[in-house]
Amino acid sequence: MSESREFVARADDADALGFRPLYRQVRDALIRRIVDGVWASGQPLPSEMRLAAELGVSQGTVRKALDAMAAENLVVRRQGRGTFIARHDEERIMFQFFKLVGDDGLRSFPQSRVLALSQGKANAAEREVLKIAKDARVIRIRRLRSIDDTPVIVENIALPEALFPGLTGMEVPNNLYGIYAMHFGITIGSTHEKLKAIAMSEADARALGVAAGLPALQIDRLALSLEGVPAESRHSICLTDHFHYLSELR
Amino acid sequence: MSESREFVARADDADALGFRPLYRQVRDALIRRIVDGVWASGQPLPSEMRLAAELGVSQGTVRKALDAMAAENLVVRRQGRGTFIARHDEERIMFQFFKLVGDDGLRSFPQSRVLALSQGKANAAEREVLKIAKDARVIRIRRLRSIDDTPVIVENIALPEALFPGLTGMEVPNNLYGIYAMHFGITIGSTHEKLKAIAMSEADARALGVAAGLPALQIDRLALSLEGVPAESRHSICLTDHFHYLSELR
DNA sequence: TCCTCGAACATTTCTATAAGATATAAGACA
DNA sequence: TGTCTTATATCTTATAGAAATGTTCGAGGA
Repeated sequence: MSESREFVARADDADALGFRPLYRQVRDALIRRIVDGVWASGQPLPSEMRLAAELGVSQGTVRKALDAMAAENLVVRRQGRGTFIARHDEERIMFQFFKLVGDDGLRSFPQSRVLALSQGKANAAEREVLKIAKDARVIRIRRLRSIDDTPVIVENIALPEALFPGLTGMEVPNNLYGIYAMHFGITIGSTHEKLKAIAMSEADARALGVAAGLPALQIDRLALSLEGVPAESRHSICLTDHFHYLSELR
Repeated sequence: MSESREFVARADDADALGFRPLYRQVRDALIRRIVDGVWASGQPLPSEMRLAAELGVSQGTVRKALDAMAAENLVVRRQGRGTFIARHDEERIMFQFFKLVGDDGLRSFPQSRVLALSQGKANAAEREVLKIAKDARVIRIRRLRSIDDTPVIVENIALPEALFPGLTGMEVPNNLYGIYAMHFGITIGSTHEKLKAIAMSEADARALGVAAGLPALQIDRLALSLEGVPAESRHSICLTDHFHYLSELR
């Protein structure tokens, strides 16, 4: 315990502006390391003891920080094994962020086909929701998603170009959040979605192969990175004849 | 600390079948007391110290149990004040379970008008979702909900009659979950909802004063009591022209 | 006498730390 | 090959001090 105790010093600095407890500073420091890519996705963190010695705090404080991170689905803890960076693989995405479930209760992750991929200056709505500057540029993806070869969702995605340089040159995979984390160091930590029932437009109906004017579920999603920066805006039109959006509250 | 330590004994009993940590036993015991109505809604619990002495465990163990309950929105903790039973008042319901938000971002809790109130034998669908016996009876409520005197939701509610004896003789208030807790000792702890976009039926359209066939958001909610018993089934049809359903995930 | 303000105190939750218990995996050994 | 030991990880419980909040009580002025 004769280490530097960098956090206590920081706490004193922050004391004037607003005190933050030690375990929370530890949590923020660890999150920063994750963001910086110090540890790869799915790999184990150093043990509580090692982190405690390295940061100059007690094991219990590290433990409290890790518990908080586990509650945020950032890490996974297993007794006797270790603490692991949560992976953004398909299965996790499916349960955490993909809420469309078949009426039979089965979840199927849809396949995707890119309809259009472009980039340009952000329009007013995109600037507003992504909180980017007036002359900033965005990448736009329009794609069709199918379950069992039946088109179910057509979605328009807008990304700040500054955060995803070179994305347009890559092949767009089915699970976008995976490459956000892998290639661009952006881990999606939370989303909020606005749902509405609308009558389908001509263009969306044509893409989905159904008649215009039919009822559809419109989902406007904004995805935030771990640091709370808007990273993706997604506008989805979903057919809910054989699927529903599942929302569990407690 | 010379108390009875009833929990350790129980732990030993449960050891053969499946061990549960001490703080979790404390949590379950406290939840049982809440369910049994030992403490009224909104009132303070005994202090950590007092509970610890009473239950024969350390303060830290009580603390961990209370923390878990706070994470479940069961109690509210305030430093220097105490720990309080979470209240099922309008404000709390609005934020925890009512997810319909105006497009301007403002939340308005709707007023309600009962259209029909009846009781009878549960049909197959009601038995299925509420998990009640073949000859069990249900109470049915159909009501219209308005925001700023504009009809927005028409909903059909089904309740197991066994859980809510005498409800039909009472006046149905705007906030149902309040009287579930107050008069029948049933606290809603969690809900799960299935959302779909549908074309409105004749009857629902007439109730809402709009044209049949328009798109509407259909919400099928099942509400569970703290013990996980299905307590209410609610089928809502919502107009989402000026409102949206807000879903926040992390 | 009545009212206001403030300091001291009691009570409560929050934070930090430490030690023993439990779970897991890998290597030693018969 | 199978079992036991050992090392290492998280999990559980315990304890002490810090911070926040409410109350009591007395001094001082109108």
